[in-house]
Amino acid sequence: MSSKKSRPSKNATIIDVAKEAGVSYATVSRVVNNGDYVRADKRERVLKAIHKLGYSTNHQARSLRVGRSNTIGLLVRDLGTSYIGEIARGIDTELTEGQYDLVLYTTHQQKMKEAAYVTALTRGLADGLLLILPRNPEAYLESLREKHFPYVLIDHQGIDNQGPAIGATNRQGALEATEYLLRLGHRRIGFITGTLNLGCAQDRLAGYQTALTQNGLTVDSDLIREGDFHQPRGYTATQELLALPQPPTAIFASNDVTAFGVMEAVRDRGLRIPEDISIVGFDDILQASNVHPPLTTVRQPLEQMGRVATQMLLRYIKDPEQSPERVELPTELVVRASTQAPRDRPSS
Amino acid sequence: MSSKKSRPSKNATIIDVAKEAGVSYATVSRVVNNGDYVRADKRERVLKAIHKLGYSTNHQARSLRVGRSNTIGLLVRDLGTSYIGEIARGIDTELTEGQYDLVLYTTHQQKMKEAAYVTALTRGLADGLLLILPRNPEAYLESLREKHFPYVLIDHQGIDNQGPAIGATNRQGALEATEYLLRLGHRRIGFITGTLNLGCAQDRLAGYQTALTQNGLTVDSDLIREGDFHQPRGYTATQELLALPQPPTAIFASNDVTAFGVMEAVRDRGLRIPEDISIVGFDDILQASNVHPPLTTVRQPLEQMGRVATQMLLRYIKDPEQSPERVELPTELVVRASTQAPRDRPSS
DNA sequence: TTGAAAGCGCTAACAT
DNA sequence: ATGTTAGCGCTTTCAA
Repeated sequence: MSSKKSRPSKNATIIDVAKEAGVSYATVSRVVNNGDYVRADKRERVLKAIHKLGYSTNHQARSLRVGRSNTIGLLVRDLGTSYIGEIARGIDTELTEGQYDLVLYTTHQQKMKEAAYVTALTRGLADGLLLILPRNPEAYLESLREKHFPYVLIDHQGIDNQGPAIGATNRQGALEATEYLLRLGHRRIGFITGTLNLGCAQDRLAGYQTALTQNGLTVDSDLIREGDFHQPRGYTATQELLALPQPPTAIFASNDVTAFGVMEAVRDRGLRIPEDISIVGFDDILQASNVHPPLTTVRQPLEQMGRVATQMLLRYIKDPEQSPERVELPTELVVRASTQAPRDRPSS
Repeated sequence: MSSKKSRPSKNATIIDVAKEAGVSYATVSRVVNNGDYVRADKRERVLKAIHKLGYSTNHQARSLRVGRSNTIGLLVRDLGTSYIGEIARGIDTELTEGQYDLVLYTTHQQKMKEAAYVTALTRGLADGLLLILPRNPEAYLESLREKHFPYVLIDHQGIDNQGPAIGATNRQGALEATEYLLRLGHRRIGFITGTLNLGCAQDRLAGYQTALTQNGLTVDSDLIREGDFHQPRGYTATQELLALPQPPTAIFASNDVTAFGVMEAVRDRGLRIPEDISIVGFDDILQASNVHPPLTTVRQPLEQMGRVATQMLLRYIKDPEQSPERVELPTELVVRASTQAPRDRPSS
């Protein structure tokens, strides 16, 4: 069974295959690639040799030679929640048929690395770039544009007003969710923002504020807390809100993960959801329907965003001069069990 | 501002830099790399030229030349839960200091692609490979070993008994959790397995069974349902269990995600957790403490597994002949609020 | 239909 | 301290 001990096996190259098959190595290349203009019997021999030697293409060499890598790069912060996962699934689906491989780079703690990755990727490692909520895009976006390197920003409105981008109707989504709470009878609605240097976070805040003012309410800045899209801050921000002289009867968090922190804090305070306080999230990640009570939230079509972004990117790769599109996919309010009318319902 | 329209900018190469700086391109290479043996003024000129031209190394070419890529590959199924995220964080942390970049490949739907990725990665794309719960490792594990290509399997006992691997004490963990339920007074404990061709799933099942028999109970196969580590199956398996003539008073799921499905089904049946039925999971992913009630579970040290796997891998890369280690990190029972003594407590 | 050969961008051994 | 050069594995003209 395992008697093939022979060589410590340097990887077989196209040359080894050529020797084994008794042809020139250009012929091997032809077989490996399009297979044009190779006589059947030679092809046969080559294929046999390939199999015997366990040959497979060295992608580096090929990329170096042809100037393309057939790879698209996906740059993300981290993999903490299913948020990325759902977008990635969309990308992957869209790429399944095609010739492109997906490679994912995480930045995690290392902010500096992001720019380095991007440069590396543009220099042969990838043919196109998908960026989800990058950390410091200023560092390289300009250069991507200058180089006409194909890229698409995902869920990233506001940072870059020129490049191709896909997002969702954050403002509208937040507005609708807030109006829904208002219709239920809530008048004091707490709001926890996302990372405010992100356009999507700003838009959600704007939607919240607009809904209030359009309904004749004043925006009470005490009810607005700056968050960071992470659960712990959802927790502490909620503690702050609940400690107010006039605490809110509903809390709207700028993403689901933050909302989970809100739920935790509300419970730890001995309050019930939604009887004592209503909670709304944003994103509709998988867990949103699995927490208890299931979370009312604004659905972002994450998977679809991934798909559309990929389609756009593939177009740009084909034609880098194509002018940049900016797409906004519609959000949708998903009402679940974390919201209801407030107890002490004021005159509705 | 954007007047630099000049060239449609082919990427500058080391040669362009050399010309610009008026030195040979070997000198540029020296500057870019270790910087040895270059006179200060020349280095200065080179650096200036590099900056001016926006030069940066072409990794492909370098890798091709030196035979290393300074990249380690991480192969995963998908990014659905934070399970991968936590492991990845550990890997990333461990890699932060070092010279290695992390590249992640997802298999998602495409089982066939997995083997292809692995071959590609071993042929220059990566210097080492981390595999988390691969789909069909049989297809390539043998060849990895033959080639002495450095790799480490993560959370993957039983599939490969020869290669380096890191996992957790699945059997022991499941045993302890089951005994905990027994101590609470549960006698009919349902068990939902993981994907049974995975060693870790088998081990957890074995732990459950051992706990029962060691405590003088017989294993009732009606109470054991085959699962797949996914939430929907947790839901349906629970429906089956609850429909039994003598339904269980506790359900032990082989991972947290499955347990979430269990919770859902239990609730939809109108039962309360833990008053009517106790639930235990496995993994302790982030969400486990965020669902309601917080899930009692067996903690796997995921992040640490990532870290240790990386340390091992780096050692193998340094010395590929080093004999394979197989590490088992300890699990730990985390008691939260999803478990309590059964109502109709039998003679304890 | 096939082979010979150039060259992608880079590093490193060798020469100076 | 610096330059010259071979060659990593491959694709793709160009000739035959």
